Parts: sequence; C-alpha cells; structure tokens
Amino acid sequence: MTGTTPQPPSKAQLLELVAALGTAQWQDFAAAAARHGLTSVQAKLLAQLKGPVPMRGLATLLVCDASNVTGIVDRLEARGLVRREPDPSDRRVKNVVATDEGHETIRRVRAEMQATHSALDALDEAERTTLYGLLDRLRPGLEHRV
Amino acid sequence: MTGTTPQPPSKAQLLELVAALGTAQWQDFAAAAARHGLTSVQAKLLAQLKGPVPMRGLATLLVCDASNVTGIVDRLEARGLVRREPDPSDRRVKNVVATDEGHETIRRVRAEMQATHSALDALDEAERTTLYGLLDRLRPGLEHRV
DNA sequence: CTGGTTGCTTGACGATCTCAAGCATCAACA
DNA sequence: TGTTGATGCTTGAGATCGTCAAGCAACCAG
Repeated sequence: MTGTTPQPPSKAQLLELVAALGTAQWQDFAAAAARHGLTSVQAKLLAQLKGPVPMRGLATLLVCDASNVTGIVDRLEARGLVRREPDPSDRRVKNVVATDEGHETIRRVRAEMQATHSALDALDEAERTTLYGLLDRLRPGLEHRV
Repeated sequence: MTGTTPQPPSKAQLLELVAALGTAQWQDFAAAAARHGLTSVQAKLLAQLKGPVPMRGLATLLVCDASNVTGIVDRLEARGLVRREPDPSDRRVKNVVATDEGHETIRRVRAEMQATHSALDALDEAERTTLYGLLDRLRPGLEHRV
C-alpha cells in the first residue's frame, strides 16, 4: 500500500463535521438576511421563488404547515418583496411571485454570505469537483424518505 | 488528456448542494428529536452537554441571547433531562448538566437519524476519508468570523 | 347536483428569539 | 474598606415561527 491514509475518521466524526458546517453556513445566511431586515425563514422562502409557486408548494418545500406559510408570505408581501397572484387554471390556488425588489434582495443576501464564499475559496476547482461528486452521492439517502 | 472531468460545478451549485444537504440533515435531526418529545432547539442544546456548561457558554455555542437559553433550559429541566448546578468558583454562574436520562435521550436521537446514517453508508471508508479532508478545509473560512 | 377532496386562511396556543431592565456577584482599585 | 464597573442570570414585553382545528371556496367524480 502507498503512504498512510492517516486515520479514517469515524462516521460520528464525519457526522459532526457536516452538522457543524451546515450550522455555520446557516448562521452566515441568517446574518446576511438580517442585514436586509429579513428573518432566516423569510429569506429561505424568498430563495425558493425562481418562478411562481403556490402556497401549498411552499409548505412542501419548507417542510411546514400551510398555515405557517400564510403568515410568512403576509410579512414579505407587506414589505413589497413578494406578490400573490391568482392561478389561471385553479381559482383556489394563489401563486407567490417575488417582485423585482424581492429578487434583488435575495441576490444580495446570497452575495453577502462572506464566510461561506471564503470557505469555498479554500478549494481549487478540482477539489470542488471531487467534493461535489461525493456530496451528490449522499443526496439519495438524505432526501429520499425511507 | 485522460477521461473527461465532466463539468466542474459552479460555486453556486456547490453552495446550493451543501445547503440542501444541511437542511435535510437538520430535518432528520428534528424528526428524531420530535419522536422523543423534544424540539430541535432543545435537542441541539442537549447535544452540547458532554460536561457541565454555564448558561453563558450555551448562549455562545447556540449563537443566541442568554435570556433565550433560560427558557430552553427551563423546559428541559422540567422534563428532568437537565439540571442546573451552582458553580463552586463563581456564585453567579449556573452550570447546566445533562441527567442520565438526558444523555440517553440525545444518544437515541442521534442513533435514530436514519436518513443521515443511510446517506453516509453510500460512501466507503476511503471516500469518507476524502470527504472529511475536504470538509475540514472549509472549516477555517466558515467558523472564523471575518 | 351531491359528497369528498384540496387550497388557503383564521384563531388559539406554545416555543423561540431579541431587547431592555433588574438583581446578585465578582474584580479592581483608591 | 467601600465604591465603581463589568459579568451572569432571570424576567417581562413583543415579534416571529410552528402546529393543530375549523372554516370557506373551489375542484372533481359519480
């Protein structure tokens, strides 16, 4: 065998590291959102709005109750970051759309995640590709409910 | 050159993937905690208690206000998962300690994170080592405040 | 058109979070 | 010693987040 794969980290260690980085990124996101007067949940919802999304769809994406979404959208709408539009094919449905200001705001929040950006700068392109490949393999287990 | 490094993923894509996995792991954690009657925040606090930790230290670890910790510890203490002990060297300080039941509960929560565990099983030991190494390089950028 | 389902909102209630204020204790220093 | 300032924790007010139960409107299958 070749030179020393030093100590294979235990699953628990890897677990903990992933959790720590996830938390740190979330804090970074929350802090950037706060600078724009948004809570992290509001920013997270705004981040889903690449196009029109019905309230129900947002509840599914955010893994929460639909009634919760009502309140969050209410507050975003009051700030003019989001709009409710009737769905042409189903009058029960309300589609949520980000306004121009909404898009611009979430764009800035993403850009201002300094800690996250500088962390990724520690890797070169080949390493990022490797990392992406490995993380991508974790996806099915994590996102697919058993 | 050799076979096709396919498409180097953009930083944004990597960003999004890390965020998605972090969220999925958090949901997994929250679901496991809920099965034991704990909110995710309560479980997260409990997870910090390998030894006695003063209230102030918990506030720092959880990145929140000290008054917030008071409430969370109140509820955990009411369930007997946690205890407040006076600090022998500073009478202002209260150290929080997990009870036996508290330790056992958080142990089970970790063990029941099925999605997370099965996701990690998708990698063999060498891959986990590589992944750990790469993630570890992200640490300084993310955890160190600029 | 009737009955069951689905999408959204409302209201009640608990948990989380921050801020301001307050009390007890500590640490430093005249 | 005693006074001053900082620190640790709690309390109370107020906003947000989150769930559940109930209600209304609209869809859909028969």
